[in-house]
Amino acid sequence: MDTPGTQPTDASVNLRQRIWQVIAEIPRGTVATYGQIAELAGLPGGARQVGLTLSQLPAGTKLPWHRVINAAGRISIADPSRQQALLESEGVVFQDDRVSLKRFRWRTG
DNA sequence: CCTATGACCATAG
DNA sequence: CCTATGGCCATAG
Repeated sequence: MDTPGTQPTDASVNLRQRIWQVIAEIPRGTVATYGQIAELAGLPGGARQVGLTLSQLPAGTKLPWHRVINAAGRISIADPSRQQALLESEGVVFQDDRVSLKRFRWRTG
């Protein structure tokens, strides 16, 4: 059976998977904010958690992690060049290193 | 168990 | 436009 304490709690695993799941559904050519992902994953106010999860994403992941940017419409990682290129290849337009959330934000509701 | 950390966010100056 | 501050949440050490 399971060995509680020596493994991540079900809740934490579910949360990470939740976050992955939500990100996987971001439509091509759109972007979502960390806060938006957190909320959709059932963790309002957990924007930083999304960032942490993404920072620990396995290399070669199939997840469209590049579609997640901050609430200012800017890229949060140290070297934004690759992420920006990926987004631009999908038709997302940058202006002054910034995306117009007004135009490209993923609309769910 | 407790503290520090982080791919955040909103507000204020 | 910028930096600074306080709040937020779970995880890492």
